[in-house]
Amino acid sequence: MKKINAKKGTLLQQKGEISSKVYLVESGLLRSYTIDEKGKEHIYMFGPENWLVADNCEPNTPCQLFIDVIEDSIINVATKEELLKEGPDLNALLRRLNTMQNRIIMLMGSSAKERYEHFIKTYPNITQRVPLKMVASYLGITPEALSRVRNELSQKK
Amino acid sequence: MKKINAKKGTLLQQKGEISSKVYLVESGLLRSYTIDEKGKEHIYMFGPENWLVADNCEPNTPCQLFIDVIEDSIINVATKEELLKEGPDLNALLRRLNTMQNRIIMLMGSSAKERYEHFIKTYPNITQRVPLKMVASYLGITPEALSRVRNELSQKK
DNA sequence: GTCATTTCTTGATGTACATCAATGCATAGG
DNA sequence: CCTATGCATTGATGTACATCAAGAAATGAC
Repeated sequence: MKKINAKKGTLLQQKGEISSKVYLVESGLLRSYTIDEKGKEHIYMFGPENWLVADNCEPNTPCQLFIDVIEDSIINVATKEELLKEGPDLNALLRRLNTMQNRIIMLMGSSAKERYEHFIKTYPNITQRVPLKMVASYLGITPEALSRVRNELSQKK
Repeated sequence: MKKINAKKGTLLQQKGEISSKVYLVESGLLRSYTIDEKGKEHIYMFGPENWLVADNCEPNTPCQLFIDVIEDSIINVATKEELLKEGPDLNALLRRLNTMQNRIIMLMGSSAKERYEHFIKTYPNITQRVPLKMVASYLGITPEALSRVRNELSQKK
């Protein structure tokens, strides 16, 4: 477990690399994302304070995710092997499964507006810290669509 | 850990219940799913032989998923507490995270056709065992859309 | 075997969101 | 200070998929 200081813009991990690194964020903000065949970015996860960011790829297979630094951050870097040895935090694992389950249910059943409303409720502070286009990418819609959704919502009040 | 025999059609768990049960499928086929406010079903997961089916809800909070039996099945039922005590299978947990990661990436980036192609590659035998509308529900599209996709694909050959 | 129910398919129409393009605003760098 | 670059907004148009409706085929109940 090594503590590092990473500047905004640093790329920590590339799609296609073989890596079993995990990043435990002490302060700052990371993001993990893919780029599909059409060149479009899809943000898989934001990693704010106390969040653990990693690619859940199989051991010794190429990663699917890029991980980079959105705000200057202090990060603890470890490997999965290390974490497994010292007995991983089961509750954290279960919480993570829960988060992902929610995300899947959300992606399958909800409109752009519903997704955005859910997002600002769940991650109110992140909305302020990243450009709107990243929120859109996380929600699986375009920045234009998100802009219009926000318009609609603010009119309503 | 209790072994039970469940008939096709049995509802094992309801949305809204408090339950920490997990179902380890020995033979047969389960499914977990939600029903959204518009009354639409969304299949979250199929549970064939050797698969573990459970709602990843927080302890003591209401479940989000229904779980029912698609084929007559033999199932081992346990609670999460039991499993945690006897030391859970970490590799299985990680594999599960990987599966869910793939699912999310898939839902965010792919067209109906791409999802279906990925599905038949990943779960070739399940395609034969469940009605098409359930596959559609798993993929997050309508049965009509899936029917048309299949048409297209078979024409191509 | 007959009837009822569910499943699948096909067509017509609707709609949410994507794409493309233009403009206005910031912010950062020299 | 001025210019370049990235970000957000707005409008016009396109498209993938949903919805609605009807008929055919398969499955199950008795």
